[in-house]
Amino acid sequence: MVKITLDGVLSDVEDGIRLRDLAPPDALAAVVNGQPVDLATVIEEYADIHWLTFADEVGREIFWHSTSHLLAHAVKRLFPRAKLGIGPAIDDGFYYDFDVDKPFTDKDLKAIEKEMRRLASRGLPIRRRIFTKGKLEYYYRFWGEDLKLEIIEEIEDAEISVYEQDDFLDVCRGPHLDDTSKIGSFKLLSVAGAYWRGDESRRMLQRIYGISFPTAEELKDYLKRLEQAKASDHRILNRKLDLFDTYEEVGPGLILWKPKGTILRKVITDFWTAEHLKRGYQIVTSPHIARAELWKISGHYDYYKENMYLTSIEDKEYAIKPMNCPAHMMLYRSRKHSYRELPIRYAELGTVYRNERSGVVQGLLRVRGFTIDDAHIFCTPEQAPSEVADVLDLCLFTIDAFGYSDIKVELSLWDPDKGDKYAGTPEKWEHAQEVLEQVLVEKKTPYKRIPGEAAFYGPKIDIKLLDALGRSWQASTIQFDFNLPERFGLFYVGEDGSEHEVRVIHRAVLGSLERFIGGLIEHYKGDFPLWLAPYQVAVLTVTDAAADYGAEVAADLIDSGLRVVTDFSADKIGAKIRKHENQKVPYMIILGTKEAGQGTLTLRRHRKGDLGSFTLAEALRRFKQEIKQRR
RNA sequence: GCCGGAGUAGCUCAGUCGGCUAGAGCAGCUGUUUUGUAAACAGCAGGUCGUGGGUUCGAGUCCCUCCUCCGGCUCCA
Repeated sequence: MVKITLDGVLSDVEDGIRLRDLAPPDALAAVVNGQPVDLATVIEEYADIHWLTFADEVGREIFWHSTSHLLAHAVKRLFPRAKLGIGPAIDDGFYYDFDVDKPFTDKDLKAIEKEMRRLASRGLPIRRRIFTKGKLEYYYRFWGEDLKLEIIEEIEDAEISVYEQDDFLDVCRGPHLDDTSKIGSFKLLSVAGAYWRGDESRRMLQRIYGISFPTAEELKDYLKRLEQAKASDHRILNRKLDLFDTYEEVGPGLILWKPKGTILRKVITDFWTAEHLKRGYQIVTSPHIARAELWKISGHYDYYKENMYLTSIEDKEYAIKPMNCPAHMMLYRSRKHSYRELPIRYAELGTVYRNERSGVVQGLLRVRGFTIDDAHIFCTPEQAPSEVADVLDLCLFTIDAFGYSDIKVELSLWDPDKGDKYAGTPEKWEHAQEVLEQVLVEKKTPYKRIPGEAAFYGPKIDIKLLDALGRSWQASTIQFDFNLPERFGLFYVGEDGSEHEVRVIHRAVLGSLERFIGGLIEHYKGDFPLWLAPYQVAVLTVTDAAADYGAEVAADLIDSGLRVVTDFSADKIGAKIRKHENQKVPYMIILGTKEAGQGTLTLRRHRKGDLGSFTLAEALRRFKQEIKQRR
């Protein structure tokens, strides 16, 4: 007999029993003494067992990984000459990379899916086996699987586990499902080129992406969610909202903001400016181009030249600015500073241009010209903790104002083993990292430490927003910069009368305004809260007889600071309502002869419908209240 | 930059195997209608089929070049 703990309950089982014999029907695999294992595992000694189902992250990963093997199995049957790359589970499903002569077509995907279905329905047992490295090398060499050979060359162990189902075999750590029939429902979603090992200099493989679930219903739900996500794409919503546009003649990644988009930008930047002034920032403005010399001082000319647009003026080389930092450094350097003046906080909504590679530009999220809400804080090392705390506070306040309730915080640290790759002394790094981490702890902000992720110039905190559909968006960043003060020679005169290097904290709250607005459109699905909506109120008349009254009401609303659009056209009221519902205007004011006679107005809320009769004062009170609440 | 897919009216789309003058809905314009909470009616106008080249008696349709967009890879000092 062997003792086990099953879901916390201690009991005895027979020797040699397999997990499978104890497992409930929905168990995909198990965690035994902390290790995920197959259900075929034999219990030989004390085992603390927890079942893994599709509800567990690890369980899903195993499920998807097994589906990727099923995919590879099917591909090998239909395309015997295809060579196998890697096939992991990812956040949302799985992929498998293949080296094939001809890229897969949609028809191929259909055929592969059909073959997968056939293999799954056969209920093939999935078996773990141990091969010696030599035997596995021989096997893969025989089949010409050079990518697999490359992978196993890198495995140190003498014995390697493989998983086998029918005539298909794949080197794999596991664990896996024990039977292909458990893979209830799946779909191959797309095929794309992918470099072998993500290395551009190596051959391009064909990557097939897919998703799978235990039941057909779950798959259907997932596909429905995908559809919904597609419908909330900012590029699709923009067709109705009419905020921005791009033109082939203007160039890729260059956004033209239309009137309504420009209002939205202004609302956001007005909010931003007011908040920064309140918090002791000084707003500055820097030119769009600058001599190459400036970028040589900052180092961008050496490190970042490929992404910079260069031009020449009167035989002098100039660059269109890809960053705002150097200009702020120049402003600080323009005269000597006393410790008494610090901290100095320069903030700018600076538009920068970066030559992003042609294949990556996308909507508002990846563009070549964008405005960043940059600021640089110049302070003493002693002031750094409270400055970082204030910045974090500003970020969290702003994120909340824009309706995001979920965030993900990452703390990127250096890799002390690669000391020479970094600017700044180890003392500066240690101090800065401690400051950042201490602030996160004090503010009780959950965060993830990522050693080795810091840029060469300093450690940082990144804040990512999770939107209504659970997708994450890079927004705020708080970074120390040890490089620029050194390169520009930035000092302050201390209490002791001597010069000390100033500390620079570089931070952005919204990040790229373009990307932020793209995210905001998707987060709100185009239904902006009243304070953000480009047009807040539409004044609609039922008949021409109400036009004069409508003009009066509209003028009063505009006087009260509201953003108003009017429609006094000859359309029927239903058509006008439909038009403005489609444009997602938060409020409509409907005016007919009745309202004109009584001096009242009828309110309608977007998506809610008729709210009844109000006086202008009542309506204004309601608007003001809602704007104040920013909801 | 690389792999794959796509580009027909302002927008959404149809256009068969290469064969009559390239169609529809919405939007626009004109007229009629004066209307009460998600689409009044009629008429008109709108296209070098992304660009340039090629094949062909004949190209929106087939081939090549370039441009742009979409999905990925990669990049994000």
